[in-house]
Amino acid sequence: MSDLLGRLRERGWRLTAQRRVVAEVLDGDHVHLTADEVHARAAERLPEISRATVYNTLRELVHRGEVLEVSTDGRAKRYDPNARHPHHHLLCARCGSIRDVHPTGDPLSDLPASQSFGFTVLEVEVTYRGICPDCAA
Amino acid sequence: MSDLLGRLRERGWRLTAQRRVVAEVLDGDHVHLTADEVHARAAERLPEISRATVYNTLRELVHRGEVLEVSTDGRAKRYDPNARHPHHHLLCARCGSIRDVHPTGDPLSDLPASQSFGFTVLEVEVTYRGICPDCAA
DNA sequence: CCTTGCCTTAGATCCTGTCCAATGTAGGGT
DNA sequence: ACCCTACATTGGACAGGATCTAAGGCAAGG
Repeated sequence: MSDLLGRLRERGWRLTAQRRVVAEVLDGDHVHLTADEVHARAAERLPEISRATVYNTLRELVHRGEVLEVSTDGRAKRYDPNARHPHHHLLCARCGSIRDVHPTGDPLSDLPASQSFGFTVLEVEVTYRGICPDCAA
Repeated sequence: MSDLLGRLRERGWRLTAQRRVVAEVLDGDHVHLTADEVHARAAERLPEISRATVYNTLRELVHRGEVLEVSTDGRAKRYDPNARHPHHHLLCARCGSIRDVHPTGDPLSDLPASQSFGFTVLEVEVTYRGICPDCAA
């Protein structure tokens, strides 16, 4: 994620104050924030920034493969700045918090061709679900 | 899923016309319907049935382990009547349709203890994403 | 420094899903 | 066979997340 801005500018991304702030927020603590959390942190530095812009920017970043969107069972989606290194997620079923994990094995090769049903398979996502230490207490 | 009603009655589930219809819809084609699709099909047989009841009933069935709830990236959740046999899902990134798949390998054992971060890990879900034949055409 | 086309904005709107208070009813008890 | 009562159902309001819209703003190439 570092030098995200440089990479984007090279690809003709128009650089605005709002986009810079959103990128900086994501580049900060590598936690998995919801869109509204990103908005809140961005608004600390740029109070006028609108929710719509944050949503737009996040959508852009996801499309460009710079950020990963993680759905958490009907809760707000979370955004993972660590899109450049493949990994999976461990999700707390109670509070929705997320950790990155790196399981062994390759689930993509675990899907026999006979099971593809004509789909063009693009990716696998492995989600471990459990209770985090905070919620267990 | 067959004889769902029998199993539920044994466990003291009050049997109403509405619940019977919802169970019948799920027991019909083994596709993965959204709550509103279940409601639409149920309403063909029992026109007065309300959305709230369908949601309530689905929630109950999920709690009792008779039906699996599958989140599809921010779209409406889908309900999988095939909860009794463990399996994973292949999801069309375009239209949201789902197929059941049975990959080889055991992803639960692929998570080293060092990666648990103190979580009590309860389950794994593997989601293959791709484009279904219909959407590819 | 001007122009143009992309960005941003606030607020309306949409979609899913839940909540509520009022009404209905399954099924055990008699 | 009938009555009770606890549990279900209803529809409409509501809430959260996300998208859309039309108007105005501004980056950056010329």
